[in-house]
Amino acid sequence: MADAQSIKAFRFAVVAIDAVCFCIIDGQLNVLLGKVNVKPFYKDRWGLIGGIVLPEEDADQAVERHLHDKAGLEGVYKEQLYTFSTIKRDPRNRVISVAYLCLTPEPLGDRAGAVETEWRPVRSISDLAYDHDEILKAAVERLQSRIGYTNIAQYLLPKEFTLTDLQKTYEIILDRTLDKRNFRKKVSDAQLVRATQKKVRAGASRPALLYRFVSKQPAVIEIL
Amino acid sequence: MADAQSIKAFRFAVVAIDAVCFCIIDGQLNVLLGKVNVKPFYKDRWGLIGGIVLPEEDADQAVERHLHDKAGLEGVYKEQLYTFSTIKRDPRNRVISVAYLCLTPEPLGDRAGAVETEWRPVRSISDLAYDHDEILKAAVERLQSRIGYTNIAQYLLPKEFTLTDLQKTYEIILDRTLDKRNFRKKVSDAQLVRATQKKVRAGASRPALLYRFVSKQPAVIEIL
DNA sequence: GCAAAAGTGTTAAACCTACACCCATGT
DNA sequence: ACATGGGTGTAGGTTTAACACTTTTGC
Repeated sequence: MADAQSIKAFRFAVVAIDAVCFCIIDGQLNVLLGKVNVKPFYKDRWGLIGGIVLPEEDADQAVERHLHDKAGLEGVYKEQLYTFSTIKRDPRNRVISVAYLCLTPEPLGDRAGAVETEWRPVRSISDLAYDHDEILKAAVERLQSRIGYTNIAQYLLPKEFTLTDLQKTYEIILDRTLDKRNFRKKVSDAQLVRATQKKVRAGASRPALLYRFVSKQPAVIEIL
Repeated sequence: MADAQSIKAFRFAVVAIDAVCFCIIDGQLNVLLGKVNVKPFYKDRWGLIGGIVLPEEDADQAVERHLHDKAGLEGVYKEQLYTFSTIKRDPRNRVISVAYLCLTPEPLGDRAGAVETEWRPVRSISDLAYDHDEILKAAVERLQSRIGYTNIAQYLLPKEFTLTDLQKTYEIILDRTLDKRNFRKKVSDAQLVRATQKKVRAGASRPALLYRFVSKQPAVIEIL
């Protein structure tokens, strides 16, 4: 480590965060985007929600603040994804960005924030600003991987949900269909969820039992 | 993102890297440590090898440079582990550190560098400087996890090795014994390695075939 | 009574685990 | 000939994947 006197020379970079915030809307995996207007470089492009880390906060707190201020989102699940540090990733300044994978059950607050935001289906997205296509790809892969051995699907669902809802969540994220009986067996064996007493009627069909996740904390459990 | 004029106020942090560099020595998982002397805070403590990221390099390159300059190590395998950003993790300055998991087959160069370094068995280590105990713990867990579904064990072994060498590597990292026949079956099914024509004699016993990894690139393959 | 989604078991194949002996060499 | 580590197969249990019908409700 360098001397205190010379340390200023090493403060050449801005540290930022970028949040890849997912939500399932109308049976599709959506991601929250914000308008990017950076004069000579990006005109009216879309990009991830992100921003600078401040002296009085760590990266996790910066994610919460930016999601709140820019998109009106609060209390989302978040986990660190990867840190992107290539030199020219921001054409104006050296910006090192800690990317986060975020999940929310409801696309709330997308107009309460300070930035023009929009939820967009992941599979329709390309040409994001900066290196955000790459960050998004990494986030999708991470989500697909982690849903198989953790209980993070809960952060995409309401507190109570049917097993069909849960299965659809898995199918949307993994982009393939799953067998209903095998899925229920695995979920049951893993003790991922427990049934409530409540049932929900949806149109002209047999009511479904509502379930809740057993653990509210992120946990590692073999599921699929 | 902020205006170019105000950007300097956001350059309050130093971005650094910390390398958790593993090597198997005498049947034990060892990690490379360096002496830390930071006047009022750390007297003669051990810590991970690390240092500042410079304007003309990204984090990966910074890892290579610091391992080379401080410990004389070159060409090690590295993968990003996690970014540590808590405010007081360095008592002197705000330092945000991108931690890396590094692997090397040989404990070379530990005296060619600019810092006093030492390879130390992981299970004997505690009380490292900064938050390096936490970083080391995360690295061990990541290594244990990744060795089960990738081919990264190759970066801890010489180019040619016996299946017994390979199995010992797994056992040391996982800290448990494995069944010889089952291990060989899995390694063979996964097409992780291929036999050479060479055999190696080691004392008074049957010579063992030498193997090489099939792919030199990091790859995801189910193994254990 | 019919349309719509919920819920439930079985079977065959694949996989995993535990386990013991013969082989090739050096001394 | 014996000590040393190298190399190999099988059987039982477990897990996975594929598969179809009955139940409960609204209309």
